[in-house]
Amino acid sequence: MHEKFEKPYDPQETESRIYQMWEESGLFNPEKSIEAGYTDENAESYTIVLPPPNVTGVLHMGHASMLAIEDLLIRYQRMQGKRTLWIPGTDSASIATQSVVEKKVQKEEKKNRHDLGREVFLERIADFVEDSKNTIISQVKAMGSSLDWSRYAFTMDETRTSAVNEAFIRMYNAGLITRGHRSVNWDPKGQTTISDDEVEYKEETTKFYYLKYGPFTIGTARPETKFGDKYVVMHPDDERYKEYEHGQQLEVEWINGKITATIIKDEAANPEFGSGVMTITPWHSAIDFDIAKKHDLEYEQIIDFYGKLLPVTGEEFEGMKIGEAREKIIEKLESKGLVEKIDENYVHNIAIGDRTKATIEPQVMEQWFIDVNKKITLPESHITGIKDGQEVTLKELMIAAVEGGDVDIIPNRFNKIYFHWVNNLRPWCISRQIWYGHRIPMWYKDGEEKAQIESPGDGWEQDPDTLDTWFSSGLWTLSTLGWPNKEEDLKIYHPTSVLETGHDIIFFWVARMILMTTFLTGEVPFKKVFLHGMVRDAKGAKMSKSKGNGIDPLDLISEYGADASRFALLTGAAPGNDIPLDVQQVRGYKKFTNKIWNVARFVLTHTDGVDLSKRPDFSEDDEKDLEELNAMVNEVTEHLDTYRFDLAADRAYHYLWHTFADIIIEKSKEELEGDRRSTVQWKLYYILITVLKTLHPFMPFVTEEIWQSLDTKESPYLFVAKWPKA
RNA sequence: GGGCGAUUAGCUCAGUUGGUAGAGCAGUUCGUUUACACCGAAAAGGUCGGGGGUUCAAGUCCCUCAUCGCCCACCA
Repeated sequence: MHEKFEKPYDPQETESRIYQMWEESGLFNPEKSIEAGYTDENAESYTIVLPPPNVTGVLHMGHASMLAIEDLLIRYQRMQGKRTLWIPGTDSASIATQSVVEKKVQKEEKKNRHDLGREVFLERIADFVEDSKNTIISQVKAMGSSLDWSRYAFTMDETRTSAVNEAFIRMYNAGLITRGHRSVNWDPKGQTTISDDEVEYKEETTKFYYLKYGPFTIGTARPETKFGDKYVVMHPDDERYKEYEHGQQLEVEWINGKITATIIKDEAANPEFGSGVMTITPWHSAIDFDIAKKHDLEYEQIIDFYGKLLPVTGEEFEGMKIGEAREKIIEKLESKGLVEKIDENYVHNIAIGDRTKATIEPQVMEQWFIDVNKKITLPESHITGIKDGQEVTLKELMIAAVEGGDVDIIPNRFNKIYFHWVNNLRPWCISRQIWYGHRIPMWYKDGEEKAQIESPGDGWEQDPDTLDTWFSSGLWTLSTLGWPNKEEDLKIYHPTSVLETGHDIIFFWVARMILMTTFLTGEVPFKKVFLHGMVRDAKGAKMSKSKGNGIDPLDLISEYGADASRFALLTGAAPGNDIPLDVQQVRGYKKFTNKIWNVARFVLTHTDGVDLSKRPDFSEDDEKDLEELNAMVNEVTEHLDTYRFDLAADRAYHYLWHTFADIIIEKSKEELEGDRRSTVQWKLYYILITVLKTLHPFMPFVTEEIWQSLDTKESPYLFVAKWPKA
């Protein structure tokens, strides 16, 4: 008898040992698996790329849920005989990592990044990344993830960097990447631009001022920007102001004395709002900038990149911080009798940088953008509805990929959200003023510019900026497969089968991957997108570090085991729904792992020497038991094929406990004493094997550990065994 | 302001094409200590958020209201 079964199942003792065994087998690598004869060479491929966690981060519940789902899919498909590849990787998380290292250097060496210089600072970051990457990797392994580590990718490694450069240059040559002066989101704390999607909005109550501007009344919550307001805008059809003509000039008393204001008639002014008149600050407002562009108006910068007022505001205000200036300006305007009314409780949204939480200041800057509306020719298309050589825009490609069904988003309701986002997409600002990231492969000399990786020669200077981290992330399905070089891998594994990720990054990532990949290859990056929800605590609140309500997945694993933790996450994982996680549940599933353990113990102690190759004659009752088993396998299979992991898990759970253990095994106790002994032995053993296989993708460790104790088995490892056929 | 989701047993959730409700956990009672006390059995628990409609029949379809949550949107 196997002594280990005399004690309750101990995940602590088992899991790392089993994982090591798996890794040493090398069979997470599909080529090795083919070599060893577990996978058919011509088998259909099944690929998932792991959404790369932050290389310097630690595993959180969101990761745990993602890993549980993806490993479930991968193990299931591997057992189905597919040529299965799951690619691991980590993300450099440029801004986040840079600021962590910057703080560290500041604390330890009392220096900032400029003191060190770009090159030295980047070395510090590289060292830091190297030191900390093993933490996240070992935590990913602790979940039981059957990733092909031989293909480990890091967003900043050589292969990925060359993919980024290649993509940039191709897009530049196609005229999709252009440089221009536009209104961008400036993060004064991070000292960089950020894209529209990286801006969050927070409700804030502030004062709202009604100011006299010549004969008009204008409203503003930001008087500090009003120095530059030389244009007064009203709707062309507004009867109240029909005496004024477009372009008419009038002199008005303003903050620092008289200025000349120009009347602009534009539909952007809403007659229903306030007085129907507004002044504009093109440099510090994207909408105002659009109006200024449309009418070819002048604009100037009022606030600098640190949030202080520039000399143009006059000696009195120069150098003041926004908050202070606001008060002072209002005092001054009040003394001049130009303040009509102050609304104390004005609720509006302020823009916040999602990383730094700093208030975003729109600025006009020269940056690199991806033009999503420019027509380009797609030489070769595998996208439904787009022909080879057709002229399309990136927007059209992104719509076609989903509309034509080449990319299927689960759950379906996210299609609408996706289309809405794509249709309203503005040029994507991709340049960042931070050091850690992929440096833009653009070179300048005497007003000339060249897009290439190496310096074109003496006197050429490379663009100092780096690329938005989502630019490289957008290439992830391609770059992890070695694009543009490894043609063989790309042919076999691309497009990938499923992209499994949180619905919170559908725009950041999912959409960007579709954009990049369709342009660069004429293929979609993945056939299906499975969106999981946010992991929530027992009260339904979003888990986050700042709220302190997070459950550390590592604590869960060490207390209840990875199997139980995975199972709890999977039973709640209905597509798109948030995943509630209650520790009580995890405890319950730990009991379940022990139940499996004891079922195995019972079966193994009573079936010594059973020979599976000779199928005995069954009674009607036996046949019914096997039919029930088949029905369970069928249902689990179907649920897995339709991404209903919650139902699949539930079904398998219930079968093992309440059918196999409670009914079949209980019934067998008498039979094992009588003349039906060998028949029943065969049945028990067969059911055990089938159940182990069925449960393996959900609970890989305990099932594999039991498998290792079987005397008769079709393969040395359960994870490469064949999925049961009903 | 626009859009989307949720509302079912004390708690967390299932309920796929409409046929008068299910699971886990918690709780109650009893039993079992030779697979498993990380056990078994039984009972209990819901006018399926409110209201209206379609239908022989609605948790399931339609309308409406309410509450909660999420996403998008720079009315200055």
